[in-house]
Amino acid sequence: MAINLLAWYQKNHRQLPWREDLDPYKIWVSEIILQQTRVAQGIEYYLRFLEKFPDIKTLANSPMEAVYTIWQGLGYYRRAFLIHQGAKFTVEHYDGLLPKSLHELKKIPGIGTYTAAAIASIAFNEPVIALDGNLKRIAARVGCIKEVMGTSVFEKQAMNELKRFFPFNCPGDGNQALMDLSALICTPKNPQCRICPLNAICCAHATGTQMDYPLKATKIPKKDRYFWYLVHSKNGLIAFSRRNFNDIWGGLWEFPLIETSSANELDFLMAFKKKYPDMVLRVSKMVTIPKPHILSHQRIFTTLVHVNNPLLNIPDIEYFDKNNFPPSSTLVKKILAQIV
DNA sequence: AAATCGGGGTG
DNA sequence: CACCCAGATTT
Repeated sequence: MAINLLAWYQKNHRQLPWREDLDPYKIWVSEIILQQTRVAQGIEYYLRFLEKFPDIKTLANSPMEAVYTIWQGLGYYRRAFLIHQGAKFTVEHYDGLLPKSLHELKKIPGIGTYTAAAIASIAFNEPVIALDGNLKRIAARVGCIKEVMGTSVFEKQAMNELKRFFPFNCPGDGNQALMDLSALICTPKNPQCRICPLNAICCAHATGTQMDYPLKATKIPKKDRYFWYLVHSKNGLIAFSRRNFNDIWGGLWEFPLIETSSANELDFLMAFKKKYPDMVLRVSKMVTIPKPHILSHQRIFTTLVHVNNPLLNIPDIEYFDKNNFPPSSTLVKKILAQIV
């Protein structure tokens, strides 16, 4: 069955800033930014990132703080840490030039199976399929795959389905064609099967079961967390501390934090006394934010504990001027906009 | 294999 | 409101 996938792509492809040339570094940056991120949201970050870090060596030689500053608000902040590590790794091991082989690309921090395949196919014309969420949805529908998406068996079956018609002579365009097709035609809801270039070979279209695929895993319920931010400002300076890297907003800055498992104020006082036994807290007022901050798998309930005394006894604390705040989460930025 | 990591657009 | 997005890493 002849498929006019590339013809469809040539006529209908999206014009995107990382498609203007085939610089492997630019492809790399775009792929990291777009991980689990919508194209529309990523474009501005991509442009600002390349303006600040125009090449690998500039990125490698920049302080980590500068990368986090650009990454603010984008989410999944480990990506910022890892692309910086990846740039330093590339300078050290590959003289600042991305390697061309799939195997070598996957050694670079932050580059996994998908991203390595995307860079190799788009920038180096290597005949490999870059299996992202877009391609998984197409494969699941074309092949009526009965496995749950996310399992290794599903991925193997998805690759087998795509191999049947993937244009290995044009792998870069082939992958991007499938991504655009999935984003524009084979959408999660209301897929436009009537104008899809793959409809002649699609099992789901033939059986009218488009919305049954892909099969999804049962979702994890949201966890509730309770943050008590100690807000102290003096002489136009505000107290901050850096979050651990093994939790949400890792590496970003926030107000000194006490976390509890309930909204009970007594729990906060006990947790504070346990964490800082020798410190007296002079609270001027407590303000509970009415709505929780919503993340994919968590709800963050926040209370601002305005404090009169300096927080000098808390370790790893720094005071920042309100005209020079450190990189911080969307939640902290909203709070800052309220209190400054 | 399962859990974890954000934020925002969409129907 | 649920769902999902050019996934990788850790456990």
